[in-house]
Amino acid sequence: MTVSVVIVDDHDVIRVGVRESLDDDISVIGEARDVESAVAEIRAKAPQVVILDVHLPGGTGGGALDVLAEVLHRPGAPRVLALSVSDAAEDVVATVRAGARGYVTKSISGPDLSDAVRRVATGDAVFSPRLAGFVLDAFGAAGGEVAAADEDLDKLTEREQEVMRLIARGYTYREVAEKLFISIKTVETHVGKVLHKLQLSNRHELAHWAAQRRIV
Amino acid sequence: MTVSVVIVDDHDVIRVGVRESLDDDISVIGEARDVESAVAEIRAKAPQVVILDVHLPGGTGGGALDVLAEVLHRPGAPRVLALSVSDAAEDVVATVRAGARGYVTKSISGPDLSDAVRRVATGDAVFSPRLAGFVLDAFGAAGGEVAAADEDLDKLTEREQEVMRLIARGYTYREVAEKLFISIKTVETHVGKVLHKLQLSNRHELAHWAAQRRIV
DNA sequence: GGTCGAATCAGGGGGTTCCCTCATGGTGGA
DNA sequence: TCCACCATGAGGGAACCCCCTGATTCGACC
Repeated sequence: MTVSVVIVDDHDVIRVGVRESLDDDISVIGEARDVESAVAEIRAKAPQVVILDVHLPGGTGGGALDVLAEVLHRPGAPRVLALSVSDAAEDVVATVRAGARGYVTKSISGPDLSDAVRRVATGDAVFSPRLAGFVLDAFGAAGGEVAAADEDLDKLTEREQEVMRLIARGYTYREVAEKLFISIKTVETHVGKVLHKLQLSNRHELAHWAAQRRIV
Repeated sequence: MTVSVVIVDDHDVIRVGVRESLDDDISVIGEARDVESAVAEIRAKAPQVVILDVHLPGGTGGGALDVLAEVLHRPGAPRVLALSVSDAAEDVVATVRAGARGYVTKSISGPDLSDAVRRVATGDAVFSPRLAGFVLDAFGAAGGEVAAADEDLDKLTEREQEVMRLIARGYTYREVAEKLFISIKTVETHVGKVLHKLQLSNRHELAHWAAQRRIV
């Protein structure tokens, strides 16, 4: 049985590499290099599997996550295999949360990639060995740090996130206040709430927290 | 005129992508996926150009730099075109310092990559537009931020470096003082000297400075 | 229509950070 | 020997950070 796929990656070189690496029983019926054309291409071609670059630029939610949001929540949705240079826990968990059925890094070999596509097409979940741990941690009983990453961020209101980002970049309260056209006291209030919600004790820990999650 | 190249990248997919993206007048005469086989392959095949992944794992100097060190300093050395997902200034400058004649990111198109290979083969230096600035900064008259990295660190005495590391990690003056068994005032003095010597204005910039140089 | 959360702002207090000057003792080179 | 540099430390001040209480406005929700 031939599996139909659409490849989404902004790098020409990598799209070519993936296309040429796939076995003959996998048919590439479309390609896209940005969020908009990916969504259009996937809807038009209705592939069984989408091979999706996690670090796709553009969109409002980080690229790949936008594509997943647009494409998955409708009947006949394809299975999505995420492809990434990164094996950072945050990326993996965020992508899987968004609905990806597999996550492999670009260090995968051609035959293994073809195998992963076939297995995702039949409904399996496919993860590189060292990534499986992250996923299990994130969805396991204990939850773990990684799983809490997105939920922690969700606890913050939009304004709090905005302030948090600036503080994490090292701006003083005064500078944040000037940037956002609010008073210093308001900035203090927001920062206080952020620190409390994230259970951090000062702005340095906040900067570290944000850096780990690639928020800054 | 046909240009001979060796492709060095630990990712199968990317090697395939590069190979398939290159024009017919560029002949891939060898490939390698780690430092040792890259050095051996380049010496054996003597290509005109080596396409080298900057983030090659293994070796003692960061992978790609080891390959450059081994290969360049002998007669008949090939021209090296660095290929990277990263456009971070540190990576670019370190690679160029080590002798690469070009640096392009993986977002390059197939035709542009072929063109870059041909130009490097003829002796040109090839840099993506936004990378050229880094290189010029680093080698220009003023020296530039990047080039000054190690020299800046050398300006600090051992004690100052010790204090600087702890401050960059977010310890308060009090905590640093307790850790080093000195008074807070001494810590203040050291920090003040560090900030002055590095021409930084506060501990946040110091943390950022240290993080960029992977000191912390 | 009352309640609740989000966003805004104020006052005040205690600790921290950064800068300035100044001082002492040790070490190592000219 | 003397000077330069380093490590140590003190005093004081201005600004900044963090926390506390308390307040108003506005929109959403039941």
